[in-house]
This record gives sequence, structure tokens and C-alpha cells, in this order.
Amino acid sequence: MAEKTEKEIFEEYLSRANLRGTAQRGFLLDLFLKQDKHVSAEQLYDEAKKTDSTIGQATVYRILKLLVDAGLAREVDFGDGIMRYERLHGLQHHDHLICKGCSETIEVCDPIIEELQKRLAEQYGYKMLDHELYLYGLCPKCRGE
Amino acid sequence: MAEKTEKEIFEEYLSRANLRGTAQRGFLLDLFLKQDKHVSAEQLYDEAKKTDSTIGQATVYRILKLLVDAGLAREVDFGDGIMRYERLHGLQHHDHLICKGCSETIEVCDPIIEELQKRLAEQYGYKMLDHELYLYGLCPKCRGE
DNA sequence: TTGCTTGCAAAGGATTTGCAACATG
DNA sequence: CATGTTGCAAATCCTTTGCAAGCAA
Repeated sequence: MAEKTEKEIFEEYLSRANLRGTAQRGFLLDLFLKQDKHVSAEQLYDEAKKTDSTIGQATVYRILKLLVDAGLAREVDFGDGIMRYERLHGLQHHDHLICKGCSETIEVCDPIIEELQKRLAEQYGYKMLDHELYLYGLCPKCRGE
Repeated sequence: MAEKTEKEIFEEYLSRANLRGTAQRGFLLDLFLKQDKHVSAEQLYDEAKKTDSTIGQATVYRILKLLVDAGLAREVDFGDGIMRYERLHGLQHHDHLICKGCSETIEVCDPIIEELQKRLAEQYGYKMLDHELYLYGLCPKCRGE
């Protein structure tokens, strides 16, 4: 059996939550999936306006929240006051390595670190549900300058 | 030779940066050091008003920034839109384990994880300067409920 | 005296919300 | 058709900034 598509997941989520399918929801899901990097609500809004100039930003904010609830997106917070969203479904978990010089961001992953985090939480009796790891540094380019 | 006190560090920082010592700066430093948990600007402001009802919140925001610059405080961001500040000087680095049920926060530390993070960054040619790790889970109490 | 600091209030920027018109199931 | 949804604008929240008066060096 093939894996569910994002569209199927989203529709299933909507109907289970007694929410409705609308043109905006379908359109913004597609547009969101086309982004290959994390996007802010404003970036997605600007992108969306190119196709549908009547869309409202509140709609973009609201639908991004739905995507998070549906398990299709996750919020990433680089601490600059802007919430960004990235695809979650079908991609492996990763953390972020951020250059303090040029803001270039790389997705990284280390299964050993993940495992150690889980154990660390358990040492305190916690059941770990989630984590966020941000590594800040200087990329090769900015190191040299 | 005894280690420098926070007050000394702050005064040194101020004079090196051509800034002035003021009653508010001394008072807020003392008050900040008395907190045993991270505080938000607003919490510190409320606390400060008990002693000095004329202090302004802008002053609190400004002085917290100074403490960060002086290396005496660090910002922690739990993702709820409120920036919190905690003591940095003289205390070992730590990360945060946050209960999603009751918001109880524990400071944790694992030197092995820290080392692996540094190596992970180096694999990508980055020089790691800093990191943030937040572990979200359920504390023993909330696990049971 | 010079110019950094303060407190106040207003401005700022990201996100949320109230509401009337609209569209879905 | 009952209710969820949208777009707009206004409102919110935390934080920053402009400014005139106040103070440190």
C-alpha cells in the first residue's frame, strides 16, 4: 500500500476535526509543499498573492496553524521574532545549524545526540516528547573573513 | 586571587564601553541576581516596582540587554513569545527540560551531548559558537495523570 | 558642561481576533 | 441552511524608540 499523500492527510485531518475543505486550504498546502526551505507566514503570503491576489494574511496564518495540527508542518524559531514553518511529513527529523555571520542555515541530524537527549530526560523522570536544537556558529565562508 | 563579583564585572564592562553607573543599573543588577529562576522583563519590572515605584519598563528592558552584553545574563526563549533572562556568570552551562503539562522547567546538562554538537558543526565546516537545546516532555507528575 | 540615562508615551512588528459577507457539506 | 471560513481592519502582545528632563563624569 502506497504511503498517504500530504493532501490525503490534510483532508483526513480536516474531516476528522469537522473542518471544511476550501480552495484556499488546498492552494496553500500545495504552495507550502513547493517551498524547499522553511518559510515565514509573510513569505508564504507574498508567494500566495502572486497567484491569488485576494488572499488575506490572516488566512495564511490560520492555515499554517492547521498544517502544524495536521502533522504536516513544524514551527522553527530562530529567535529573531519571526516564526518559520517547514515540511514535516515524510522527511526525517533534523536540527538546524545557523551561521551567525550570513544566516545561512543547514539541516543536520545526529541519531546519537537524539538518543542521548532521550536518556537525559529519562534521568529526571521525564518522558521526552519533542526537542529543539539550534547550533549557532560561523560557516566556512564567514570563518575566513 | 578571588573571582570577580558580578558587580565588579558590570562596572568594568560599563566603563570600558563608556557607559555610566547609575542607581537603576546597580539596583536592577542586584535584583536580577536575587532571582533563582529565569525572569522575563515584565517579571523583573514588577519586582522592581515594589522597591522603586518610579522605575520605567523601558529601563528594565535596556538594562537586561546590558547584562547580556556584559556576559552576566543570557536570553532563553521557550517559544511562547516572551524572552526570559537567566544568570550566566559563575554558573555552568545548562539546557532546559520543560514539561508540556505543567511548564515546570529543570536545568540539565550533558557534557557528551555538548561535545557531539561541536563535532557535528565541525563536520559541516562550521565553528560552533553557541547552541540552544530545549527538551520538551512530561514530568513524572504529569505522566501519571 | 557634555552627553549618557531615564521615564513616559508613542511607535513598531509579528500575530490574532471580531465581524459581516461568503461558501461548504 | 446551519456553520465553518474568509478578508479586512482593528486589536493585541512584547519590545523598541523618540524625546525632554535629569544626572554622572
